[in-house]
Amino acid sequence: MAVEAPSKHVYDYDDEDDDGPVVFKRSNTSSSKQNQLNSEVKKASSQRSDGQSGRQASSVQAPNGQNSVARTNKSILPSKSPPTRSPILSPKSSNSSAKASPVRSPVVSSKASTSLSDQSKQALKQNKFTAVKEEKSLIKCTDETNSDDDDDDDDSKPLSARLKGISSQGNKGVSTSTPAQSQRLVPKIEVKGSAEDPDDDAPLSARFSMKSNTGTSSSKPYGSHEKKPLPSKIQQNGSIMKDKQQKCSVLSDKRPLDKGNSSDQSYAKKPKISDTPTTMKTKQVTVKAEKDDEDDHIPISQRIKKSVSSVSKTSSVKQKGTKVVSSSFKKINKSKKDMKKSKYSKSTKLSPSSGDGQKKWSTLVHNGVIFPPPYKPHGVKMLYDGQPVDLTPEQEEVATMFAVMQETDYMSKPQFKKNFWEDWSKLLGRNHVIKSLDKCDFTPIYEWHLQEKEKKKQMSSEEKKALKEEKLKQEEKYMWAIVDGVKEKVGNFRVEPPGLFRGRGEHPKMGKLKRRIRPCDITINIGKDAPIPECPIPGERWKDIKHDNTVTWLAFWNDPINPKEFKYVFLAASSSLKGQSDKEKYEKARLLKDYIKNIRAAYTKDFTAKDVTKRQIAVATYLIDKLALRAGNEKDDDEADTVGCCTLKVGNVECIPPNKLKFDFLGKDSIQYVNTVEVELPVYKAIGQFQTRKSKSDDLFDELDTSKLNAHLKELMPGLTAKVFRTYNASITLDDMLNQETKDGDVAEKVVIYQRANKEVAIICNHQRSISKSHSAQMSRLTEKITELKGVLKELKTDLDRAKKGKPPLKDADGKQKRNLTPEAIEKKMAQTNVKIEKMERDMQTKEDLKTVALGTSKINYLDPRITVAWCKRHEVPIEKIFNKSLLAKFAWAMDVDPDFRF
DNA sequence: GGCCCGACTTGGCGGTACTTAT
DNA sequence: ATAAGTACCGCCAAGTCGGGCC
Repeated sequence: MAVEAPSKHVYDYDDEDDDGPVVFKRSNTSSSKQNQLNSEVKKASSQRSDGQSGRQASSVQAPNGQNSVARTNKSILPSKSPPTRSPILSPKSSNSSAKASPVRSPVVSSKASTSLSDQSKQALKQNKFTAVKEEKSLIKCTDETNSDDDDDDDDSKPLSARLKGISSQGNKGVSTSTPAQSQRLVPKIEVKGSAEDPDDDAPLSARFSMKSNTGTSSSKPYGSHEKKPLPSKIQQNGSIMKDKQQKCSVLSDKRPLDKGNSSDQSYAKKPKISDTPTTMKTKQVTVKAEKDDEDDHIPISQRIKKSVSSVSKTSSVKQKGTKVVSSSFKKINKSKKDMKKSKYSKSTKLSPSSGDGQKKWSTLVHNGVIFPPPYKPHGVKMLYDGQPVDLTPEQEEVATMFAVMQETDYMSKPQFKKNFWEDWSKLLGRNHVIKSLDKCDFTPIYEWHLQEKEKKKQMSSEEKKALKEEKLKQEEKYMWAIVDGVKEKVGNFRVEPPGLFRGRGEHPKMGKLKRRIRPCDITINIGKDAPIPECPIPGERWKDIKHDNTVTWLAFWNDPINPKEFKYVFLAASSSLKGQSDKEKYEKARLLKDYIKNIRAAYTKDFTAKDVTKRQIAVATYLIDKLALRAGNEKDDDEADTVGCCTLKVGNVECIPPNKLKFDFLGKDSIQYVNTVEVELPVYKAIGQFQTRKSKSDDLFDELDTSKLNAHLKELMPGLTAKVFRTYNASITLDDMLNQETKDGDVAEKVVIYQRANKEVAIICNHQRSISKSHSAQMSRLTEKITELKGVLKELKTDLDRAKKGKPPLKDADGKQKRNLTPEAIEKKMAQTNVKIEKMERDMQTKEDLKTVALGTSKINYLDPRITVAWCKRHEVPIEKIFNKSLLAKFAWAMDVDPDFRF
């Protein structure tokens, strides 16, 4: 289709940011369109600026103090960066500048435009400030607003908010639990309808009450809050307890479930009642965003607490006119598609925008991929039955892959060894001396490996540097692509080297040989007019060359472990193509904010629907919304046995009277999810019903799968899918917590607030990490130090008492005479020591709290960076305290956000 | 409607570069 | 200067979701 809709926006890359020699300015094609998801969201121009001004020099120096964060101070950007300071860094200026449209901060402009090396520039490039303002038109949905406002606003609150006390009370029943953990979300929704609601068949719209907020933006917050007696809220929400310890320990015991084979269950999936879906569809349409325009723009959380938060400035946000929003979803492509499908009338609107069809780029130039070096045989002989064995280089290569893993726990996994043996023995051939893995002794090879490692470690820094440069030189040409005239970084241009497949969890294929990929395995995708990359391995050639501009990959090959899957080479996260889609993702999540209340009301009502499918959809949606569960696609038998919402087994959920549910299952990456939550009675009852007459290994939601679920969601909001809830709940929680909890204080304190919010989100999303090996050692070392300091304190106290009486201090442990200090000096010392102790204790607590929580994942994938950037601007926190270099690059598109931006 | 293919996002981990503490 | 500790980053596995086909 038309590539661009008339309204396109252009990114203005003007200037400087080039990363490189290449020049360029690009207008970005796909971006604009206005799409309106059904609501017409319009974005006016969005733009990103990519500027490069430095984000660097942060003007603020943080007082350090805080642990980790503080240290980041270093952030001073890469040295090379120009002295400019980014707007963000200097918040003050930024504020103003940001708003003003095209103004860019002076500093920035001053930047030298070009001389940085490409790389460095690239790195820096991000923030140029173009202030673009985007405006979004209000979402308008037609809605018939109902006045019933019954459902409290709580609905719109972030989960965290709903949980009641955010941080604190945890149930610490568990040894380690951190407060936050304890409070996992509890959903609260009031169930209004009785179970049998006659209304079932009525159009949703009619059924839900949409809150009418007509016009009352302000009132909402207040009122809503009030509606429920606090205590009740608490109860509802607060109940979740997550067994943290379990989590940790857990890893070990992975899934208890008996794995029933899904096969048996297949029968379970009965054809569903056809009418149901249909009906729903139609009905759904009506669920529209709750509109109250004005209010809607205000972040819910804000509305709620407006009065409360000190941050009040936010209130200004209200300015509807200024809404910052950004660009619309450019994703038009997708949306368009969606729209087509959807029966909404609205969809029609979209279509026009679809202008750019699927096209992702117009010109694409790159150099292909780089291959790992060929195998260099080391000649070290392994032993078989005690005797050295000769191996061909190919056999030795694979033997070495195995030998290297001697000390890992894969060695204790029979499946791993079995798979390895199957593949390796094939290489050895039938007549090889080596007949069994049991008699193999790989120690000599392992030792050789350790030596090599040691050698490498011992290299001087010059040598290391030289090596690094050499590598860089070789790779340089592969690192960049030129997309529509703009130089962009390529993500994974290195072809994966051969190795033994390491799956996560109990993967049936672990240990299999992942063979070497050669050029003839690789398909290249490149612009029609671009030169075809030269094949780096002499005498070989690419498998195929494509010129498909509807996709973003530069190359792909079939996964050697699972030939029906592919490995792609994409642009890096910092590329504008990725940035654009990232932004669209967050815009979609923000759109959900306008619909969430009705969606919640809808599923709440359906908890008691007569139709089983409908009830299952309702309950599943509830779990996805409240617990941030993943959709849960079906998996093959040759994959690890993990589940998501739709694939939960009966045995994964335990009903604990009167109304608690205990979840225990292995999710993505075989990470255990254990959580006990209090739910509304209808949910509790529904789950019980879904479990009856089934075995533990049967599907809990036997009528459901992700496509049905998503098809349903799509009717509630264009483009809505299960994963949008995760993004939405993560971001709204961050936005809410930041705005609620940020108090005056120094940068370090604010950073702590941020981390706390970040941690909350990580817990919601169940982002775990394994406890570091040195964790306990570190803790005991800290304890020891604290004890020592306390001893010092005690001694000082003695000295102080003596000093006050004019006596000299006692001798120290070594029997030496200490210096004679004045009481004031001693007191000062004591105070310092106390501060030190307190800090250490805090550090210890933080360390303990975070030992199983991974903060990075949510930052990278779930938290709208504009929330963070805007908060940093508002609170004068240098963005570098929160985002590292990669994130700054990845979120270049968010850097010019208005300080008043709220999710 | 189910299945499979295809494209793209999400996610934990391990190595390493960089900091901080001793 | 060295050890200890942390932050990053790359790797690549494992999800999600849409579309086309039958």
